[in-house]
Amino acid sequence: MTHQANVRRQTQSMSESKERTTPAELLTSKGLLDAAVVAVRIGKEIVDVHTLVDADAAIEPIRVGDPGALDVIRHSTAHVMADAVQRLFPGTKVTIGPCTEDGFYYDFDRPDGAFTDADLRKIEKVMREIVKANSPFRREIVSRDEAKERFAKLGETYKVEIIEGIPEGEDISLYTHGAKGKDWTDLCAGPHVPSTGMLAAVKLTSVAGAYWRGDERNPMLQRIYGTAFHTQEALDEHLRLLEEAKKRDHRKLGKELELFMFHEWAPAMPFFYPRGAKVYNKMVGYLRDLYVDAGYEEVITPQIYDTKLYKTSGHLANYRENMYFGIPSDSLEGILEAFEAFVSKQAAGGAITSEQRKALREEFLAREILEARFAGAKPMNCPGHCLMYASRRRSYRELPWRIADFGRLHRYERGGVVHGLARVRSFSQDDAHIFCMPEQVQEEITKFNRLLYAIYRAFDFKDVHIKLATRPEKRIGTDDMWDRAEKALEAALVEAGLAFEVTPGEGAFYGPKLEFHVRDALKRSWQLGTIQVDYAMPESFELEYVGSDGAMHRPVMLHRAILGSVERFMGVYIEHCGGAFPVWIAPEQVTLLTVSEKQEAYALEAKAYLSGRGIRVITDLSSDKLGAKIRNARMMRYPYLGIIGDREAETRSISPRSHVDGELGSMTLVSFADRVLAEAVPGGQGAQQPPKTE
RNA sequence: GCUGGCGUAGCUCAAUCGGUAGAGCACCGGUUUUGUAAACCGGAUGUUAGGGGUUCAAGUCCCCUCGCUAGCUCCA
Repeated sequence: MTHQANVRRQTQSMSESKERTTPAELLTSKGLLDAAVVAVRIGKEIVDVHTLVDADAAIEPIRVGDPGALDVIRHSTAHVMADAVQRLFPGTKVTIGPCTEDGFYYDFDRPDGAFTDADLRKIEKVMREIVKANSPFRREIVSRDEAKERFAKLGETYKVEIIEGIPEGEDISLYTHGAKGKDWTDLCAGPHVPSTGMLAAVKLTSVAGAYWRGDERNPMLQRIYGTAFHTQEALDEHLRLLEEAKKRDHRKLGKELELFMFHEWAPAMPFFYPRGAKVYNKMVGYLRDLYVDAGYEEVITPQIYDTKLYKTSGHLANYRENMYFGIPSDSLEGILEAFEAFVSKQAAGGAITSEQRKALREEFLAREILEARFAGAKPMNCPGHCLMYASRRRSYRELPWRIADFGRLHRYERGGVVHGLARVRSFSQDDAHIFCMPEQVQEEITKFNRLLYAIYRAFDFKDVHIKLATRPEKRIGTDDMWDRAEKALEAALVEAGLAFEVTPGEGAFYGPKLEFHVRDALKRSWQLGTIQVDYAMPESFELEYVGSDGAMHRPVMLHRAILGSVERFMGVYIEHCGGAFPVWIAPEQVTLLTVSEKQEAYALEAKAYLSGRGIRVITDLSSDKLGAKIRNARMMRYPYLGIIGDREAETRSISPRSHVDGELGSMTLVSFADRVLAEAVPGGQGAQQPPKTE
């Protein structure tokens, strides 16, 4: 989402001496101004036709349908919506209203609370009237004081706050549309379309709460989301895509295809049905195969640890809110007794208020229990792996030591953030930790990148976007460590010639990371893989190795995952392929459908043959008619259906129907099996095995 | 966690003003033996998420809890 601030942009840096005019006049003089011009481009900047610019500026008209035009249209639509809202709901204050990747929103402070869907329809109606009036957007530059005074008079306290935040020296521009007396003005950097009549296709989509300035300590505002396009057809197409996304929703497909379920007695913790478990295990199995050549060794580690572990690793200080703590049943009573003793000691016999008691409880939890008697379910594998590393003396000869772990992790996620398989409380990662010498870091990152791209290709994800997340405020380790770690990640990317974006402050508490985001078939972006350079945890666990010089050295630890959470990856992948898994990963590769019960014996024979060739095959021998069997099988999205009637039984053949290509005609069982097996490799038909990484 | 919305049969959804909880699919039994997206007949299916309240009467109105959901915040 591109949250474009609608204020605070300096219009143009230009010399005072030059003659100034508006793009509208410039275009008119060239005969280029027509009804389709929304704004103009000057260099990299987009300005509207009313903004004063240098008279000799090189301007390029942006017409309806050109790239960049939509943002202008949507932002203008947001103004019209805010106008409509204030007409319908007096007393509502405006805040900000930027455009987003596929629409716009505007946040309001409404004394009466949230808007309803019926309100949205009303607002749309008034918006259409404003559009119909086709009144021009007018721009004016005002002084800081005048702007403040005008908005203060209207009671628009948020706008006043925004003006106060605009740096000195920047223009403060206001935009007004509507007829005199019924006009509506907003503080805004623009640009805007010349006239409201250009806002042809508008739809308000949803309402939601949103905090002022995105801070949960601030008041909750009412946000209205909408979208706008230059034609009704484009809007309809957009709404169609949203419908398509709904159809592919992995939560819906998970239920329909019997892949997984949830139950309120284990909220946000998925149950995988046999079909889902097959897909899941195929994914993990594929990674295990690649690990052999990539030099990883799999380990199995405990689920629950003494809190001493998390104290050492820093999780207790930095990750406690996201952890589950269990109490061994033997300790239950003892803990309660200890708490009572603690309270009476602190209160020294006197009565205490419930406030004080609450504070004591917090202190008790933090100081006594967490360190001594609670057991924590692991939220990450890394601390356990450190214990394994430290279990004996290590030599530089065994580095890099790459240990993979598919162990289940538990993280307590706040109620509002869990979402299908994409955000759960119980999951596994394709997690591995690489313990290596500092001079091996860059090469390990490079190898990891190669492995990652090969795996994404196998799953048909082609569009990968890399982010380099740097040190957050809450962190462990020295600045020097962070400098080195951030540099190593960057160097590996530069060396590989991979483009990336830096996201400051987004790193993990123990190290900076690369995040790998992919786009799915519906153009949505998901974070999957990550690699993190960590100098801190080896320090905390005092990890060492004997170098070739005979002295002790500290290893570096790389945390890395390619699919990320296997659960989330499966959710993303389900939506990517629309539930129609390719042959290599489908729970069942072939379903044999008999035309009548007469072919049952041959169908079972064919099944045995295909099964013997290593194909996952099931049958539908029910008394349904063929049409019904096909319909059911299509809905289950099996890659291949094998029709078996009298003709096939007589010639010992099969009539396959591919999910992708439809009917294939009749062929022998042997050539059908050959075809299926040829396709049953990661990456699909004709795909090469991913290149080896070593 | 916060702000909205939602929760009725395994699934998708009805139920007018507060007045007997219903349909299709799936399921079960039977008939049918079928050639590329739904054969026919019959049957069973509910603590209307849970708890409390208002009322002669609650799926429907009110309160609480749980879950789901769109966002916000978070995402190590």
